[in-house]
Amino acid sequence: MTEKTVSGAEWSVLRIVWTLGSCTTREVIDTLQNESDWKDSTIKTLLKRLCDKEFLTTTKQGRQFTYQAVVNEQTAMNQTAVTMFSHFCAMKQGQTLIELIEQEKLSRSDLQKIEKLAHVRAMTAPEQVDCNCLPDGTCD
Amino acid sequence: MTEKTVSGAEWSVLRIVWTLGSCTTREVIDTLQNESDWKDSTIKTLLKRLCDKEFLTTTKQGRQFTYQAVVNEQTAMNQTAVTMFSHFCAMKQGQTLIELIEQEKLSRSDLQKIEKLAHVRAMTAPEQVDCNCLPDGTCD
DNA sequence: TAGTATAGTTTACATTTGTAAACTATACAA
DNA sequence: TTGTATAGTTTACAAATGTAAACTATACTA
Repeated sequence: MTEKTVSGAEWSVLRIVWTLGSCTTREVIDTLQNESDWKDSTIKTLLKRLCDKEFLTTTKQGRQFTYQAVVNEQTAMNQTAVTMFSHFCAMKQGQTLIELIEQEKLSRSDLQKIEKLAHVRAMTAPEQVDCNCLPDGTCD
Repeated sequence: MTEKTVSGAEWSVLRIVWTLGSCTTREVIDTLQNESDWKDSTIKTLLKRLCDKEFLTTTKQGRQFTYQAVVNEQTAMNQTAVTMFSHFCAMKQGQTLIELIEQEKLSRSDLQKIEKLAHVRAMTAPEQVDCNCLPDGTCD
């Protein structure tokens, strides 16, 4: 039951499928070649691997495939992000979030949600979060 | 000038070095074996690779190495996070941040900083952020 | 119907990563 | 001085990843 992961190149392909919705190999290739110089074969390989890993399913019409994403894009993004954070020192995660909020382009409504959420969570938040980098102890 | 990357296993080793500060191979091995079942050789290999990639430098005393991290932990975390976000649909990044703020254990003071920052940024934020998944267009 | 342009499949191959055994050199103990 | 426990180096090897050529099957054209 090894958790399948999406590689970097595969992620690019998935984004196209998520965005186009149900689409053919040809559509994926044409769209991707607009922003990369991957050969047709390369993209076909990536699509195949995503099917093998069950991130995509297909429907056939004649000899052609139509792909559908199995996972929802937002869900995949969130999971990827949470997983990445799980490899970070707990004590320093807040600062990384701050950096992201500073760096990323965000809509007013998302920022307002964030503001509200942070406000609410702050009311029951611990004074500090300990470093979990060592079995025992604290860093810094 | 290919950007060197830190693999998952290497990240675990780096965390130890960041936390212990200047430390010997033996200290890294003992610490890591407390939480994993990697063999000595495995850890030595990872340390070597991190030196090759110049994420660590060494000082020698006698035949022994002492390692120092070249990059700052917080900086590395932030960069990793920003890079990851750059592979995400711009329109949906806000929601991922919200998810992280919901999921992660955060200190009151970090949450307060986030609240304040979001408030300030909201004042000049765009009404919406467009999807950048396709060369041209919008998803959803 | 024969030919050709495609869609999909197979094979390929270098690099990175996870994982570690085997080997070499040396500091220190007896 | 010699042996032994370690520190470090070399070699190994499978799986994952990036990248793609070569091949096969088939739908449609002429």
